[in-house]
Amino acid sequence: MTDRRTAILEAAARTIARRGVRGLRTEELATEAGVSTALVYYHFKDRAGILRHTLEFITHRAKQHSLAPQGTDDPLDPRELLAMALQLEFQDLPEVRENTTAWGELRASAIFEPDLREVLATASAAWVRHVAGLLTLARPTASTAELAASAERLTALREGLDARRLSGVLRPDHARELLGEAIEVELAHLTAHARP
Amino acid sequence: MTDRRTAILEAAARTIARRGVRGLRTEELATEAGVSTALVYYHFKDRAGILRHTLEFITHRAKQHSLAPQGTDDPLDPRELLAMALQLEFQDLPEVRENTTAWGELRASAIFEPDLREVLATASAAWVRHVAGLLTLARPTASTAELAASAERLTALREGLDARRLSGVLRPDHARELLGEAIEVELAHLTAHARP
DNA sequence: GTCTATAACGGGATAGAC
DNA sequence: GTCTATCCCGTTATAGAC
Repeated sequence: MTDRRTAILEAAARTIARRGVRGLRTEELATEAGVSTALVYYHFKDRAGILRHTLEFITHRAKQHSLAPQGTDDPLDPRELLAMALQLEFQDLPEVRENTTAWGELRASAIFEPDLREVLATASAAWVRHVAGLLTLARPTASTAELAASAERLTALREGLDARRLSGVLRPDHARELLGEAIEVELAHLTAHARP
Repeated sequence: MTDRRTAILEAAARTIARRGVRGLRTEELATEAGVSTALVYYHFKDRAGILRHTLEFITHRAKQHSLAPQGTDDPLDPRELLAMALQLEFQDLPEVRENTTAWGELRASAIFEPDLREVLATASAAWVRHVAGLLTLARPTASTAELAASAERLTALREGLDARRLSGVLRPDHARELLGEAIEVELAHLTAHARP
């Protein structure tokens, strides 16, 4: 909220979450941010620049949310930490929901816009490591490779469930339930494959 | 190839797979199909109509591929049937790859275009039932609810992996490997939860 | 059913002042 | 850094002939 540049990025995340990347209009974005379209181009050069910086912005914001989730005074056990990290989007915080929707949109856009791929790959790798770390707390005896594979499956599953939920294929509570079960299934798998 | 209408739909699937929904231009589509833009609008009314009918078209085409996969003379065991159904996109058939990419694009579009949701939901439900049927062959003693949940998780995971692979986050062979392991993990889970 | 030609418009991007 | 005003191009969609 301090500088205009940040206000534009916040507005971009909101607008992409509301209209999608295809529905993003520079003018609507500018109005939403309370600035002129010219200023948007001054800060971000062109449409591709807007998308790239917005992806960086929501990545940064998501990191803060997952490191300091709201409403957690008591220490949690590893399984709860994992569930919270993966089911973050079911919190009521608007920014969190925006992040989920915008992330899905920008990831889908990256298929046809190579500019976004690098940022996306870096952010994804960091996220998967984060989840692998939480899994390690829950299953310290599992092999590193199995922990990494479980983290990648849970991440991809979460994204797939988000996409299905947002497109109306899956009901929100059902998506959440399926993800919760998947965590249990993966934890059971890691127990069965503990390192000797 | 027989009628022009079908040629347009085939061209639409190809073009969406190549350029995405956002990159779909009526004129490029018409050229690809070897017809005029006016004819496209004559058959499908408007842009939304093109998208909706293309979604129906690839759904229909995918059904045929999964019911009669190529290169399968010998009977397969249930586990192999499952792997083939879920990893269909790793076949070399161009139409199959087109279907996967276009499906992801159209599902993502459905988040902001309610017109697509009904077709999408129907197709998804049929697909999940198909996978649940294959799982039943492999684990006849598992409960119906657990079989359905596994089918939904594997479907969402496959779509999530596809999205990550297509956006360059995951290498193709790695995506395939993760899906193969997931099948094993779910089968083990269903064994552990067999109906008494 | 299918074409050619074109209307109509949305929206990305910039010039230039302050 | 920020605005107002505007250009101009690409794209959707249609009119009308065959």
